[in-house]
Amino acid sequence: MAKDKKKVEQITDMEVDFAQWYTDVCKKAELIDYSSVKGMFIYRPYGYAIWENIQKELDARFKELGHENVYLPVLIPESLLQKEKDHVEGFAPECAWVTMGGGEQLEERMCVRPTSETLFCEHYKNIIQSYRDLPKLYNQWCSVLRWEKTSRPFLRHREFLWQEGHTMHETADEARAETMQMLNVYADFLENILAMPVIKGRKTDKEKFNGAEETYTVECMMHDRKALQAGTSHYFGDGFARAFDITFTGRDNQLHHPHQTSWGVSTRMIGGIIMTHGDNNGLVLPPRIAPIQVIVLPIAQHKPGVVEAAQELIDRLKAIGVRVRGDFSENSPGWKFAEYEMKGVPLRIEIGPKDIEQGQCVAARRDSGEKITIPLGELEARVGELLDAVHDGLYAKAKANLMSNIYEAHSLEEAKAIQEEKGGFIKTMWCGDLECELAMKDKAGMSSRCIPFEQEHLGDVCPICGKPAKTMIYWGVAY
RNA sequence: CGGGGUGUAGCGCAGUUGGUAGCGCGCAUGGUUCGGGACCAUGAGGCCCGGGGUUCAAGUCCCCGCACUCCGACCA
Repeated sequence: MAKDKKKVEQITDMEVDFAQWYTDVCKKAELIDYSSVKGMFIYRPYGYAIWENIQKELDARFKELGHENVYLPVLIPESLLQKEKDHVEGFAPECAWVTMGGGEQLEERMCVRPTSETLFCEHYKNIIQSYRDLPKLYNQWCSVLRWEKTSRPFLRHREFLWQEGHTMHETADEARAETMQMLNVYADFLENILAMPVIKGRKTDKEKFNGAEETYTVECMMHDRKALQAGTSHYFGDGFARAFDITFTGRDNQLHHPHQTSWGVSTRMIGGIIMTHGDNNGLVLPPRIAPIQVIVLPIAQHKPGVVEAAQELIDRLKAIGVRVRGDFSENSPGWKFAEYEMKGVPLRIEIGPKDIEQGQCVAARRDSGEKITIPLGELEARVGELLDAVHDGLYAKAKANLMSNIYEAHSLEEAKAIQEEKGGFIKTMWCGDLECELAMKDKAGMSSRCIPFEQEHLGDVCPICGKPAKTMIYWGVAY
């Protein structure tokens, strides 16, 4: 049966086993391989290329806003990590320690960085003296290490790649503005480049970053209706600055503590892309970060003129900056169709003897499967349009998945029932107490995702304890 | 850290009452093919996860490890 033949057999259907589907896609699309160390993965060229494109896009946005890249050490002395109490409490359980060097025991053990706030603070203490030295807008691209108990490709590594922005500001207002600005950069990037719609909001005290005053988040919804935090932005106030004794002389000739932010996204985003856009034929990549945007496949390539015609398409698309590749291997066309679908290439262009006769080629969209005949003269314009159309199509589909899986509940029991039946985000009112948050986790298996910026009034009382409600909050099962 | 599952060729797996290993895919070479994972022929490829037992004999039975994986717990 044609429908069955179309399936990529190596990939488990997501309806059958979502976790297995996810792992299959990671492996069969050649994004990643397992290494001999648990939780540490090999990024294969195709997977790493996605990260490089993410980096390129984000890095340009960061720099446009005045941020500069730096690189700090991978090791943190224990005494330095200890300086901020909440911070060390949060990270100590998942630190890996270096205790030996050159065959000798170190006098002080050192932590492989799980995040770099402490190192940035140590450095900022040295270089900030005056308000004229502010703001400091630094960013670092690096890997960090957290000794997670369980791991999954992209979603939870012991070592993962990320960027961490760390900024210092003269005033609290300026730091708060930076926190929000960077959250918006992430939201804009996710929606316009990765075609992933987001819910923006604030984390509860329980869920916020260790040592932060406020943590903001962009939350996405995956195909299995679980939540993925795709990026965070923190406002630190002057807590770290006080702990690390960072001061500057202000315009009033008095000593002040600067106000700080940090913000980050990681390779976890790639997991988000897979689980937002992927389907049972494999990966589906948003065109704006796809390492290969267009794959050109010759049909009956031994026939005269086919290879040349295909090569001409490649050259013309390359000339307008499209990331295009051809596959002239001896594999059958059917094999190639399946292969590039599995790898999520947004647009396929076929050209064979029949097309050449008629002065056309055939494009196939990865998101919808739709086939479009393109007159050769209109190639450049039509490919550009189609790539945008794939982006829009992916975004619309993801947005529909998000919006149709947000439910309203007015009691813990109702929230639990909805979670069990449907999943997704469940919005309720909330009194703001930790006890109610813990009860939701304990009884309904959900954590708070965020207090969304776009608030609605669903009632006057907290559905968990019955006390007056302060805010509307989203709950969900998260990765 | 608790519970389940799996470790045999690069990948996916089979291997009966114990008798020294096989299939499919992939790979290599040659040929025929080419609009949805083509076909024929020939060939290469093995520390059966590791360590102990039992036995004339262990991929297979018994202990003890280790790794991966899924579900929890934990966790930006």
